[in-house]
Amino acid sequence: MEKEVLTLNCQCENCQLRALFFAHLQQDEMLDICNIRKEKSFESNEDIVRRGDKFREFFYLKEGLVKLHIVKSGSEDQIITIAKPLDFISILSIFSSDHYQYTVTALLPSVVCNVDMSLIKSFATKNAAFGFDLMTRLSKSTDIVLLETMDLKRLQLKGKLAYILLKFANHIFKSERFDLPVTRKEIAEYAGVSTENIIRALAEFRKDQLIRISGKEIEILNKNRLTQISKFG
Amino acid sequence: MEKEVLTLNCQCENCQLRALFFAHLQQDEMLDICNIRKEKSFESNEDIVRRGDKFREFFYLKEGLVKLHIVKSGSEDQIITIAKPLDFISILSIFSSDHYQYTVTALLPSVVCNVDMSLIKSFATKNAAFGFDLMTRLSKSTDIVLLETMDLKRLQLKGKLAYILLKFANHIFKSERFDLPVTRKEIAEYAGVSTENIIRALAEFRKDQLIRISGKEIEILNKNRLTQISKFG
DNA sequence: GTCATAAGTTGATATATATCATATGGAAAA
DNA sequence: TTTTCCATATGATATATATCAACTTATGAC
Repeated sequence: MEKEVLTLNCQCENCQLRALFFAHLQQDEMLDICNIRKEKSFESNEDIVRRGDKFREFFYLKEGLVKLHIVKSGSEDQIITIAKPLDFISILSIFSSDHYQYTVTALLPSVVCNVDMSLIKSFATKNAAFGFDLMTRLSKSTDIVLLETMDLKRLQLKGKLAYILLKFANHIFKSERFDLPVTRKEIAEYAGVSTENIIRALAEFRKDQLIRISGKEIEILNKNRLTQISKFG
Repeated sequence: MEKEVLTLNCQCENCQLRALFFAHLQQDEMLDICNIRKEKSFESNEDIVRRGDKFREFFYLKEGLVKLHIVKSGSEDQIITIAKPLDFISILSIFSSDHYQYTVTALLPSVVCNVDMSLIKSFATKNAAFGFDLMTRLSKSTDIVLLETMDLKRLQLKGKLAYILLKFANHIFKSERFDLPVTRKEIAEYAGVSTENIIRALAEFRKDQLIRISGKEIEILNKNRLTQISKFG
């Protein structure tokens, strides 16, 4: 009977959370998680968590794409990073506070897997190997975010834009051709520049045959040159 | 006899590492650490670790002040953050890689306490409470660094400068009057602007009676106004 | 001490980027 | 359908900031 529950609730063959995280848990602990886990779907533009919300559940992005951003009244949104499953941004700052420091919003239809926070915390405080693995992943993802942020800070406008376009092509979609999951305004909020200038730079990239654009559709035509701009531009 | 070793090697009444971290360790584990720990002193401007160095030792800043920065040939230095003891930046990224991602350099004469990395890792993988505490601290300090970085990114030049001056006054020295531990160039590398403009903005702050400067000595004269600039400027 | 090098300073100018204005197309709401 | 709103787009202009040049003042090496 319990076996059946496991089969029913944890039939998530694509779930990296299962494959990677839960390597350290016992059969019965896995079962606990499988029994209480909940899946929740979000449409594009829906907030998954908001800054200031109290942590109640540990959540893991199973499918989709999200932006991690800072929303402040009186000033423009700032996008910290864009993340897909396996990037583990979902656990960023989970152990630093009782409340979310950032807002996480779906950019594409997304599926999130929730587990009661106290259960995860109790595993982490009892099972050192699990905790260590979690810490390593947490550390890696924050490191990547921080390095990316410093890169973007250093570059000029065109460099920032090239960097972001290449992130979509190389990291997120793994394709030279993709539909932008963000508006021009969001690219601007990510780069930390004005929307108009992002639009102008996109037009210039097109003029210079670096990319092809039609609406949301982007194709990278000259990746070498774009890479160069993303490093030194 | 062993008691004596403990007394000799761990008589560090000001060591937060001892008071906070090692709350979770057994007497004999503490003793292990006390026996192998080494203290090392660094002068201002000396590198404590360099990007690319292999992790061999866990280190904790016991005394002094350091900058965490990215050194790249061909482009200017970027200062990620400035940290003092208790800020725990020393453990940033320790679990994300075998190699340091950043360079850490002393800004003031500093004392660092070293413990063999494998010992800490073995504690973290065996003692869950220790690991959890470590993870919480790690998470808190990276959160603070990331929020600070996003703040600095959002602000204009004078806002950035005000933010940095207030960090020295409020967080690092806890005094309205202090000696700058950095050059104008380093302030510029921290803010991500040119040295000349930092100098000009400092001169303007002086003209507007917000600060008093003579060489490295700074006094905050109008903290309210400066705080306002650091938020909206 | 004096020499050399780096830090600090200031002004003039160039450049990158923001802002403002205005227009168009499309998507959602009435 | 019409209306409204927002994303996209482009030009003109304003502003922030970088860069270049020249100079002074500290600081450490010999």
